[in-house]
Amino acid sequence: MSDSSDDLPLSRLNHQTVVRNRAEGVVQISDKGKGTRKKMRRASCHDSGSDGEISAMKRKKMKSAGNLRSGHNESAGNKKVIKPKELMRVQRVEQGIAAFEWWNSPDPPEGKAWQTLEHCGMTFEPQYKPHGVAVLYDGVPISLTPYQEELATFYAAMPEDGPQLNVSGGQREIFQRNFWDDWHKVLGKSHAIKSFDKCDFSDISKHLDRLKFVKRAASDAEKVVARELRDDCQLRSGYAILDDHLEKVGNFRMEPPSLFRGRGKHPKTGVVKLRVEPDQVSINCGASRPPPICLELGRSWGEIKHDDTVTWLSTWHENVMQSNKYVMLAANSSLKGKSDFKKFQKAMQLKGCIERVRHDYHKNLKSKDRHLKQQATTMWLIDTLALRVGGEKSEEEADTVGCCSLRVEHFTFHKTGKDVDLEFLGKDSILFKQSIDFAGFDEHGQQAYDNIREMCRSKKKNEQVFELIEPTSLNAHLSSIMPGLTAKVFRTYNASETLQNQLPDAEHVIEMRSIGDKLIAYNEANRIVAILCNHQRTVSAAAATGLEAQAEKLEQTQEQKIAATAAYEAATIKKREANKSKQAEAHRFSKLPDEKDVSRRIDIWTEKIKKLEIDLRNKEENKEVSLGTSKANYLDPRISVAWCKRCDVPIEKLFSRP
DNA sequence: AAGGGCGACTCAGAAAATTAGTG
DNA sequence: TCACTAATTTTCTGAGTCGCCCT
Repeated sequence: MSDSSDDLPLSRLNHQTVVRNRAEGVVQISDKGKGTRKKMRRASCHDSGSDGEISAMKRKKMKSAGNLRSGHNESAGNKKVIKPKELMRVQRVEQGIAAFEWWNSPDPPEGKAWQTLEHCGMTFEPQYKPHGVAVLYDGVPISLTPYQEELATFYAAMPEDGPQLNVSGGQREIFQRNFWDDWHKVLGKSHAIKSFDKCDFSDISKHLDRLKFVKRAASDAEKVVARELRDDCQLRSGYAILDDHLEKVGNFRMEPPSLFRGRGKHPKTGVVKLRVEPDQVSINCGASRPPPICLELGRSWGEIKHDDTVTWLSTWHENVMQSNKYVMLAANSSLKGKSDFKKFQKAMQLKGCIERVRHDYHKNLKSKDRHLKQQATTMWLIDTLALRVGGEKSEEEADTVGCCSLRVEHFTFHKTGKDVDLEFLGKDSILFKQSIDFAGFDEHGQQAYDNIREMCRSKKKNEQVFELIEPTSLNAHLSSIMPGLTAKVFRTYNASETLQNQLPDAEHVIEMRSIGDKLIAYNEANRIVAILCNHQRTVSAAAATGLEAQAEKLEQTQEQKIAATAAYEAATIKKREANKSKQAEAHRFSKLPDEKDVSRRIDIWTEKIKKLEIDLRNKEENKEVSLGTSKANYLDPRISVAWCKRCDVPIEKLFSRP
């Protein structure tokens, strides 16, 4: 922290505070950053929900920005100076934003989301510029109008080995048919191109690959320019002023036109998602503030509204799913932070009455009333397996299910034993596949099993198991037990509760030597939660080969250790021999491999191997599990922060950035 | 007056971008 | 130290949930 910049008082203040906190490992306050920040220190071992702990929950996100870089400033090479300065602009603003303590600021009046709101609307991509590369039809190049070419280019950009085209099960055909339907309309009836099968887009694909290559090969100077342009855009349009403080906007760039990439077997995948113009966008801003200026030359916004009961800044209608899309504040904004906090408060409230809730559905598992019995059984599944509630879906969407929409075909009962296979596609068409030992969960599992078995009997494969239960009625019932309780709260509650239970005790963790070992312990708990929530990721080809490479490296290291061990033995022998003749010719053996040296090297190998083994095991276990989702959405940060404090782990090791 | 539909919000994994690690 | 790669973080936008309004 030796640089002495004098032009940025705000960013410097934060910078120092943050760096200092890092250095001390514990949250401490530097004299300069004082003010009300002291509350942050209070977040502590018990999990009560005081304001001080929200601050901790927020603070974990204030990682040291602007690390490094200061060194460059001192050497006076003119090009080198510009880069760090320019890069800092966005960071400077965001540190300023981070200094705002939203957890100490008053809430807006009941029913209102804000009192004043001012922002810059959205930004738009430039209109399509034709490249002139032809599509081959039956081997013959066909010239296209710019719009026809634009659509062809969308298709050419779809990777052959990507999830849209390289999937068995008919997705590829749906994608191509939907694209062709739309493209064909644009080409017109009398167009030379009459069938999709004879089209060859590969010249355009190659052209796109070339562009990508050029982009990747850009010089440092070119990259700096690109970065500056992006920063300019971010600074011009990426922030809003909500109730008189600055907030980061999440997605202020209009989605570019493309082909709809529905997940799984989506009936609309491949449909053209149209370009959206400024006049199709509605703006929501405070009436007392100037509305945003549309920066597109000669264009204007479709509508300007002043609705202070909602949080969106801009909205537009999307043509493929006929849904509304919104521009909202970023995930780390005060608005989202407060809402996140409420979510975890609700989960903690559920913790307080979970006995009562469980007793309610346990009792009803045996009810004579069919509706009550089904309701209780769905509740058992939601609470035990962390299933989503599963609302009804239209024909225009992929066929995925949740608890209420489970069908007979998703269960497989075996003649022997109590295990049941449950297999279905859930949200995002992610496979849920588990063999479930109902009785193994709790004393009511057996009853749940009997119920499901009975509810499946005399039904067709494609019929719903819980045909009487709908999310609305289930939620209404839950709300009658605890105000505001809905099915999704159980996922939050069970995830956070699981984390709490899985995190090893502080006494145990504190003995671990390295932070790395402690982090592994945390990730272990995180993984169990991710598995509970069925958060998956597909193993990319690159990840798979990376894993192989690492296994190989481990093997190599082991061999090296063996070699080192041999050398050690050799050295010992030599030394012994040397000692014998030492008196006579001591000086000649001065360069003999030192026994201690070799022994130290063996220790290093051993360490290395141990680290590699842990690394590899960790990666192998994590390759199909996505830890990020649960960490970002389900784990109460107060639990993580408290654990970090008890175990002497710096919180920024767990949470990144702003 | 209830239930269906839709508006608004959270949650989700893939892909792109950035940063860290390594030889 | 530099260039390449691997790991991590951010961005992107599709897919859910849920409350409320309207018929």
